[in-house]
This record gives sequence, structure tokens and C-alpha cells, in this order.
Amino acid sequence: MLTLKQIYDNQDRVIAGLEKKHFAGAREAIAEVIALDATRKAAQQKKDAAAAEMNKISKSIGMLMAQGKREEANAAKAQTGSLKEQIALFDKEMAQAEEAQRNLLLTIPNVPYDIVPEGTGAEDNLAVRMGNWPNQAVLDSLAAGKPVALRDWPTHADEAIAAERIAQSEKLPHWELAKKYNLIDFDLGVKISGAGFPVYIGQGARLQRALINFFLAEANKAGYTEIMPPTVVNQASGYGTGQLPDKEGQMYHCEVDDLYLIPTAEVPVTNLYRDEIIDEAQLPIKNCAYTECFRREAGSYGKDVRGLNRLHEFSKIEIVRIDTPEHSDASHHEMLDHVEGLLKKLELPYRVLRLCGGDMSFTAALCYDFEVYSEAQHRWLEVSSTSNFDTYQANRLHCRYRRAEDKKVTLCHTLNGSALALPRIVAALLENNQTEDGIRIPAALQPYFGADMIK
RNA sequence: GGAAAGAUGGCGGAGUGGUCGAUCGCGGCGGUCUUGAAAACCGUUGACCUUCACGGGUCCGGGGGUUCGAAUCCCUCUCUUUCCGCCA
Repeated sequence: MLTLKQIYDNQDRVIAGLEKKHFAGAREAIAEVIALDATRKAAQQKKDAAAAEMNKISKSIGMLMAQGKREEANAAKAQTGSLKEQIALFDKEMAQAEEAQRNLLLTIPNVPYDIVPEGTGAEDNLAVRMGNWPNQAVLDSLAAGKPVALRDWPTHADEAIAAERIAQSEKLPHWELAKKYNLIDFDLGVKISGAGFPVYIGQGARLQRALINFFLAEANKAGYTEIMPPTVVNQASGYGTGQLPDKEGQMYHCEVDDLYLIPTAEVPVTNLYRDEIIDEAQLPIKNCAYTECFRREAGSYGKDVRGLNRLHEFSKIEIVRIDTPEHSDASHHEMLDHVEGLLKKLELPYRVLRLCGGDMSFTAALCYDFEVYSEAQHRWLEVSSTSNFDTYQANRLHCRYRRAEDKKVTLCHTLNGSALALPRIVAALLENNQTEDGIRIPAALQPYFGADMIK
């Protein structure tokens, strides 16, 4: 959530930012936050004054008792009744204003950075980089330093490239390839769990393990500490990273013990630092974790959920950083380079999008999505979302650091990104690398997979 | 699942109704000494809210209660540890 300081220091910018995110009623909401703060302060000042008076009297009673002046002590006691009532009254006023303010702040999204493009949806996202894909019009524009809005993306060029690379007649979507090579059994998953829980078999299972090991090894090389957290978390952790209360219905909930299955490793790995004050010398903290991720995906349907496109359980390697405000942007770029490096090594066609205000998540200040092109589905699939949350998440988490310079306690910045989520990577690998002889495994992955082809 | 004990500042650990936000040790920071470091010695060292400031208020796992006054007493919840049971 936003800090009051952010709001007071830069009211107009905050409102403009919220409007960029298409948050309705931004101006009114901010005015309300400030009004509630004034109410709270007034109540607190009255309460504090009454409490100070009460403390004084109580202390004097203590001293009178010690001196054996019982009657004077009793006289002092008589004064306390109305003070007590006042304190209770002001305290209630204060607590109410505070709670109302907090509830309101929880509904206000993060303020996007200046470089976030204007826009309402996917069409307005800006492609800022791409690779392994000879879509010349886009490449030329990017080379000239001009990002391409998705609404201007030359889709026909993508299809032409895909058609050229694999003869149309042979091109199979990954769900058919999975069957052809006996890699994944979706029906068995339905039998033992339900739709969206695939069973990986043989070479399919080995490919999963190879990717997990590859992604973890690359993260380790880049200086991330490997964490293996619990995949089930308590309510406080859900609130800490913002999945609760907003996305209550999207998480699997074990009601008997009131625990939640994690939708991403971001939740446990970031909550490691909940209620902590970190020494600046420790920053940036760079952690990575492989976990299974669980998402109910209520309301999804159609081609979006076909095959591996959208699952209830999937594997993901997440990178998480805790950093200073001064360095968080540099950290973000390092993360983006890392993710891009993975896609280069996997030889997958990719593009990097800077999300527009309307398409960003509630909590992000700046977010880049990575998409890979699926040559059989003729569409781009999101495989990573790499965001800087500024202080928004840290404020909720109470994650702070002690500045080396002046020992002041200040909110950290938090960042995270997928590096990477497996299912759509697998989908693209299978579809894009299909040949007459089998499915080609990219060179970087071969040591982990132990073969150069799936046959 | 049964029984018992416990939860205090970065850590360890005192404190059972009245100047206790909390003795002390470790750690951290500053200094003396030293060419430098270590050791020793001296000093200092929580967070949050509020105030231009002085100051004031809150916090001893969470919530509630008793009392003029609660870290300390009562209720309740959560968690941890130990023993028994079960068990990969």
C-alpha cells in the first residue's frame, strides 16, 4: 500500500499516477485518505493529552501510597474516572479513523513510474526488445530506439515466419506432440486430480526436471541464493505480499488449518523479510526458488486453457530481490537481462513488453512481461512478469532497512520475476522445435536433459 | 491425538502490581591506547505515532478484562519447546 508520506509529498503526481492505472475516483480517494488522517491526528492528540494527565496522576498516587498518605491518594483516584472515559472515547475515535484509512489504502493501487506507457489494455503495451525472431519491421523499429505498441504489431509477419520454419501440414500444437511422444497425459491428470493438473511422463517428466535444474543453475550463476520454501503459507503471508484480501478466491485454501497453497514462490520468499529491519550492507538480497505454484484460475475457459496454456498446478523458478530505493532500478534491469538471457539460451523467439498503466498488476510500479512465440498456436505466450514494486509491497510487509549513512530506518524496495515458468516454455519448445525426426533440445539444455532430441 | 512448560529489545537472558521501555551479558556504533589490528578500558545503542520545537503517547506473542496504575493478575486465541502416542 502507498505510504502517507508519498501521498502528502506528491499529491498531484499520485493522483495522476492512479489515473494512469485507470483507478476510478483517484482524486476523491486521496482526499478521503487525507481527511481520515486529519481525524485520526486530532483524536490522537486529544487522547495523548488525556493519557498524559492520567499517567501523571497514577504516578502521584503511587508515590503518595509509598509515603503512606492514603487519603490524598484516594482523593487523586477520584479524579481519574472522567479521564478514563475520555481516553476510551478518543481511543475509539482514533482506531476507527485508522482502520477506515487502512481499508481505503488497501483498495488503492501502486503508482506507476513515469516511463510506464498510457493505455487501458494489452493493445497499448510497448514491445521494447525482441530476439530469436526475424520480424524485420519490428526489429528495425527497435533498432531505431522506437518501441512498438502491440496494436501496431505486424502479426502477419509472425505467421509468415512460422509457416516458413515448419511446413504447415506438419505443425502440431503441443498437446498433440505431448500425445505423439507420450510426454504428458492430461486425461490421467483429470482422473486423479482434475482438469489443469497434467501428468508428465518419461521424457516429459525429464524435460521438466531439466528445465528446473537449468533455471536454478543459471540463477545461481547470476548470484541468487537458492531457497526451498514451504509451498503452504499462513494468512499473514498472504496479506504480506497482497494476495489477500484481493485474490482470496484465486488461491487454494486448506480450511481445516487455515493455510493457503502458494500461487507463486514470491509469497514465501518475500515474506521471509516481513517485519524485518535489514542492514544496508546486506542489500541487495537476491534469492531464487523453485516451487510448484497453485492457482484456481476461476473463470478461465476456451483456448486459453488448452494443453499447457493455463494450469492449476505448474512449476516455476522465481527470482526475488530486496533492495534500496537508489539501486532498485539497476536491480530491475539486471533481472530483465537475466530473464532475457534464459530465453536466448533456449533459442526461443521472445519479445519484452513494457506494460501500460491499465494492464499492470495492482501492486507494480513498473512491469515487463516476456512472451515467447508459439509457432503452432500462432500466438505469443506470457512466460515471465518481472516487476518493481517500489515501496508498495514493503510497506505492507513492514520490510525496512537501516541506512549505513545515517542509521535511519527506511522502507525497502521489493522486486520479483519469473525465471521462468515452465509450462508455456515447454509448449513453445515442443511446437517450435518439432522436426521429422523428433523434437530438438536446445544446446544449453542438453546437459540437463541428457539427450539432444525427444524421439 | 494426550500431558507439561514457555513466548521480553539484533541475540542470550533478568524482571511477579507503582519513576520498568524495561537490570545484565553478547553483538553494533563512537572513543582512549596502538604504526595498524586485537585485547583492555570509557561512552553509546529499540520501533512506531504525534509536535516547528520542547515534549507527549503507544508497544514486553495477538485480542479482551481487573486496577488510579499491568511485562507482572485473570480470560481467550496463536505459536514454540519437551515428554508420550503416531509416522515418511
